[in-house]
Amino acid sequence: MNLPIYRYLFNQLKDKILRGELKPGDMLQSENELAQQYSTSRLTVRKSLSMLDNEGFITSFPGKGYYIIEPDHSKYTLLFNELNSGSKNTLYSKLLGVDATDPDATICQKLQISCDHKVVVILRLLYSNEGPIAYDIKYIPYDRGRPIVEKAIEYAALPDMVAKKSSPFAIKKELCIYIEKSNPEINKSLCLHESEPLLVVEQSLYDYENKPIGLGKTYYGGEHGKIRAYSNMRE
Amino acid sequence: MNLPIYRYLFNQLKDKILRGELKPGDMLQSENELAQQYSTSRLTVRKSLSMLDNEGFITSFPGKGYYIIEPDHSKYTLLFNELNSGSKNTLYSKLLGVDATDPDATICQKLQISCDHKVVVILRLLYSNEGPIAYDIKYIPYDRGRPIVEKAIEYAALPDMVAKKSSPFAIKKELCIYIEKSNPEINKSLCLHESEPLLVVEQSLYDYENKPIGLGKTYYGGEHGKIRAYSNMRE
DNA sequence: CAGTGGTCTAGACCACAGT
DNA sequence: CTGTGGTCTAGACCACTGA
Repeated sequence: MNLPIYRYLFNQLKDKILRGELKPGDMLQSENELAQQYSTSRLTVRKSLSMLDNEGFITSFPGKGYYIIEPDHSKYTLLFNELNSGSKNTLYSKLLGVDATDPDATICQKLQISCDHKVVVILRLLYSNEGPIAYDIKYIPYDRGRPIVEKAIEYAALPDMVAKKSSPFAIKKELCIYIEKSNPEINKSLCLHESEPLLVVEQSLYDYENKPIGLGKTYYGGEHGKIRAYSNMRE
Repeated sequence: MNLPIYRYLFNQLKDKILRGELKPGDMLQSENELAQQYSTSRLTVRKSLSMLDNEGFITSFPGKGYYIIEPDHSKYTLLFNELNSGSKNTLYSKLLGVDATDPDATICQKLQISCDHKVVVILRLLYSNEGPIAYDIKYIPYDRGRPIVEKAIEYAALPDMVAKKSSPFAIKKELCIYIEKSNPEINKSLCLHESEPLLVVEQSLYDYENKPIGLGKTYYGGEHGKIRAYSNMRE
């Protein structure tokens, strides 16, 4: 075993928590006790404990000690990329059109711009080998001097389109998932009956000052609209 | 300022990354350089860098150095709790019924049990001051000796119903969000037209051995079915 | 008061990259 | 070879909690 001591201690404690030997609310041994028990230094023990802290198992209170946390069961991780839907099938993207247009009121409001501000609209159809999967619309405020039509717009996800200025880390993102009851034009593009409801994933991007810099809507029809999320403290 | 050194250095570096002064792929100064530059010890510098690592800004390679990461724009955090939908309104829960029944084939498959295995079914209606919001069904395999009908089943979320054995940390959770085209019985409960499509959030729970221990379906109608997720590296 | 966690120092040895 | 990050020790002082 070349397992470092801090790693070993971390595993030991995590195991006790996952097996239920240590329950939410319980207090751990003190740093000094653990250091003695595992014949190591206090700093090594602290490393293990800080890892457990980072992974959401414990908290510490100065002067008191370390305590097992009550886990938050409402938190999930959601992976979304309009061009890479769940990876069940390779997705292809077909550019239907790019336009600089006057946006309607809804879009203006969501992008927090006035109605005479031009907006670049990008329409794409996403499909797999078996046929169309989704219909995708992007709205990006048009700013003079900042060319929007980047290289390979056909194959870029929204964050990569707008993350040019400043840092790609500074972007704030939001998703909203909801139903839109049939949209004749989109349903036709997706080869669906007109009455078919669509699952919409609406993606909003904000820059460092919380100014909207992009809005994307991806419409999934039929059996393709399955959004998945997961949560697992064991890995 | 009582800001600890490691905190100060962390802020400095994070700022440089968020402002775009340090871009993905760039290499940071070495630990020793930073320690000299900020007149501190190598360990203090390491603390700052490990925090940046934990938050997904940098990685390190032994013998090489620290590098700014290419951020993953597909990762979101989704908060879901059937009893606490977005917190726009206080939710109330009304128990419609609890039954131990023979499950149908779909449920058997999802719970990985044989069709003669009894399943506890819990039906609830979730509503706000303004009316019904969602229809909620839980399926929990019935095991002799493990009483399912816990205290306050009316007001418990699925993870809290099944997280009795072992540890609440050991549970693995999955969500699947999709459309179900009208379900007359449910639509009636929610005071909707029969043709109205429903947004379904299906929650699957697994125990330590990845055995299914609970299945929940929450049906949202009309404007209530808006699932939100977010991602923000700035906080 | 003694014990706890929070911060920090000044060393040490190792495996690893690149020259 | 030198410099890098990875691990670890043996101290230190502080602010905090509870008896």
